[in-house]
Amino acid sequence: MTSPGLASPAEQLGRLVKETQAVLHQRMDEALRPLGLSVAQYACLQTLSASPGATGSELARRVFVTRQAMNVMVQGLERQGMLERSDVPGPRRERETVLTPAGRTALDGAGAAVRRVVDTMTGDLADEDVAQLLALLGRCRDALAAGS
Amino acid sequence: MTSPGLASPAEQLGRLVKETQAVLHQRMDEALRPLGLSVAQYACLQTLSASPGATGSELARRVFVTRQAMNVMVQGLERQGMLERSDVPGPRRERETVLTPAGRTALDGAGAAVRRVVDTMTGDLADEDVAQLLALLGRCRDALAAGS
DNA sequence: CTTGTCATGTCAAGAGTTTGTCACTACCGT
DNA sequence: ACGGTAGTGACAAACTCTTGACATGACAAG
Repeated sequence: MTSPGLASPAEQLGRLVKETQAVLHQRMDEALRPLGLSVAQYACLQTLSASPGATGSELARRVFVTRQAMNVMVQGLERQGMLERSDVPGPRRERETVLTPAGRTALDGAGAAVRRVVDTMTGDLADEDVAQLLALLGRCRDALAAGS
Repeated sequence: MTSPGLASPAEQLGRLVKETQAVLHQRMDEALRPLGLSVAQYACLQTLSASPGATGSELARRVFVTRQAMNVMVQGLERQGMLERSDVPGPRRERETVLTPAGRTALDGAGAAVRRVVDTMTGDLADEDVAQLLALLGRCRDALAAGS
């Protein structure tokens, strides 16, 4: 330790990112559980809505889980009628996945619940503050992701 | 969906927080794995360094895991000689936990590796930008945590 | 004193995820 | 053409964490 008694701003930021994500995940879980959805399932449906026809591996990358975990999650959502996978695999053995109307309905309801959570998160901030927060944190994420 | 075609800034921020934390966790894991430490173990040692004598439940709350999970983690770190727990429980059956010199050494090495990661995260930002990011994100965390 | 509540530590069972592996198919360089 | 590489889906085993439950001891209210 160079021990300035306190951690460096960068270290504080690392811890703060983790804390914020943890509390956000917890609040989202509380909001989504009554709807019968886990946070991971919501992330899957949300990503699928933004990128219709995505493959399982593509979904896995965007949700930050392994493709194996995404596979079982997709199977579960398929059993619940939330999404459908093309029965005939594509060129690379991939199966295009799309939301069903039921999945769209569930996502809409979940999206409203999630919006209430993220709005409380940014409730104390002005619009310009949120914009700057997005810009700054985005640069941090990009800097970390740049190191391949 | 009110469907502006794009998600609201608050929703973008939620996703960005998750993405940043995920990439940061991944980079920290890559940096810590060669040292024989997991990210959770590092967080445990780091928290214990900041709060010597903390109990298992207290550590669990700060690291955002259940006290059961923290218990097995502490047992593992105790087996590795990283920390010690008072043999005689306190008033509420709690066992005070402290770092051993070996744990302090391991934490110092891990801290250096983590510092390299968080420095790349904030590398593109000016000091004042980091300070503002800390302030804004801190307000978001507090707003979420306020809802008990 | 007794009762209820709370907090801690621990054990057991369950769910979810990762790691490791295999099979299949397209792409690319030789 | 051919063999290597890479990407995808799927399966099994191992690991980690959570959920649930129990016993212990302290504290406040009755």
